[in-house]
Amino acid sequence: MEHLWYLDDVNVFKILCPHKFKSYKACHNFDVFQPRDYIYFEKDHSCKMFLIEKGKVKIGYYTAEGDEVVKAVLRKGDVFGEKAILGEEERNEFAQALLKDTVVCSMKVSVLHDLMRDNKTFSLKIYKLINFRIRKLERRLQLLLFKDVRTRLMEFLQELCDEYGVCCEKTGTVKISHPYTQKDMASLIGTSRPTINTIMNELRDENLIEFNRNEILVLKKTS
Amino acid sequence: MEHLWYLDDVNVFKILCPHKFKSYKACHNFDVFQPRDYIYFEKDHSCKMFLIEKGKVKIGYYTAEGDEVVKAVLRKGDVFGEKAILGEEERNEFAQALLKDTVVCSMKVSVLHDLMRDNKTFSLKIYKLINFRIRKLERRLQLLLFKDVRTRLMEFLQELCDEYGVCCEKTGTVKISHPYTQKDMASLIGTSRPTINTIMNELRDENLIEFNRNEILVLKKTS
DNA sequence: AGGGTTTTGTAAGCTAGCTGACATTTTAAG
DNA sequence: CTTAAAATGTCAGCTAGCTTACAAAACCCT
Repeated sequence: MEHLWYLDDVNVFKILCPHKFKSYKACHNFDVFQPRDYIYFEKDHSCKMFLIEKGKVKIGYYTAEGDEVVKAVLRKGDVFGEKAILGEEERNEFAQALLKDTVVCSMKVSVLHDLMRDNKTFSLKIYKLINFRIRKLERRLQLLLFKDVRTRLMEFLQELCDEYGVCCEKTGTVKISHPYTQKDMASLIGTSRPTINTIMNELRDENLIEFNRNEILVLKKTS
Repeated sequence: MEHLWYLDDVNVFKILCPHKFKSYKACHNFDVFQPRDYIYFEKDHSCKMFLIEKGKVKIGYYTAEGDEVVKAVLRKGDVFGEKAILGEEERNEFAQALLKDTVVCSMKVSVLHDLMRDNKTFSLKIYKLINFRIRKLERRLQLLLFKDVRTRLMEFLQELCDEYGVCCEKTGTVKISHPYTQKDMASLIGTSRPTINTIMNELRDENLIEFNRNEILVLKKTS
């Protein structure tokens, strides 16, 4: 499957960086959250977009049965709540801080719309960001439609490599420090928790990966 | 599950209608296609958005194994290729005319960007259209993650009702004239063709629906 | 009008992956 | 340091839905 990650095209933080972009001051207000604080919740009015300065933020929602489903865990430089720009009325997900002193910068949609009108480059960045999200959704959908659990897990690990991976020159392995539990992974790729566990241990037995609670070491390129 | 269809918010055709919107003339060029003609193909450069004036257009892609997968079949008033606006470089799907003399209006991305900058109402409509597509994707994903095939099929029928349904006042039934084969439905909801067939016939036995090749009659509200 | 093609109907057999249950290990909280 | 809670590991049993295969029907096309 084609490579998905054009992060340079999508790094809104870079272009919003105050050193490079003066108008940024207009939306330069930061909020600090503590673990378990909700930054927004389902049904909240969608009036802002957020940028993470520090810490971690979990995006998710609750099923009718009350189970939490994780959509993503984001870090410094990541943007969330961007659907507000697209005229979304209310949130259909929550955003929750995970780490102590998680700092996010919030930007009002009205301000962003003005910025976008005045700055072609900026608006294109925003467009690309949204296109990126759509591609990610379409990709997940295709995996779910056509691939078995093992393949989906391996694709997911590949994504983790691209997002969180640190390549070790010496050994040629990639170390992933990620924030997901096996339960999270299970719901992200659409399977049950025991199945994830079994396959993870299979991959370990096959010397493809090594892992503990917080880290995965990818020993060989899987694709 | 919540109701998804805010078509009024999303009907770009209305706002692009020449009677209401003078600048529309700028992009008022129509093309006529015949069945099996491709309007665009995977890997084509994404430089236009399209609006269907007449006929039907199939959106789909091919798997690595060469099988065709239908993403949607669209009709008069529907928009496609809108990812071009979001800075997509090349198509990851094809668009193919299905009916004789299918007429589509094409609009260059550059023109659309200009229109969007000059006209706040228009740009919001475009944003809402894109938000709508994202919601649809997210919804499909959630169904695929958590619901069994029967539920997914019933949700799909509900969508067809909203999109293609004509309500008969006398009998209280809804008639759906749709363009999908059972094979198409199968790939849309992520199952096999025989399974769709079996469940469709079960629903018929339960007097919930009536159907033939081209039409589905929904006898009772299923949700 | 007839022969080929596509779509629909149906069934047997199999298996990937779910469910539920429990044990073990790790982390968090007082 | 202790205890509770969360995350991981493992397994037996089951079943939804897939695969394959074939037959019937409906729809071309010339």
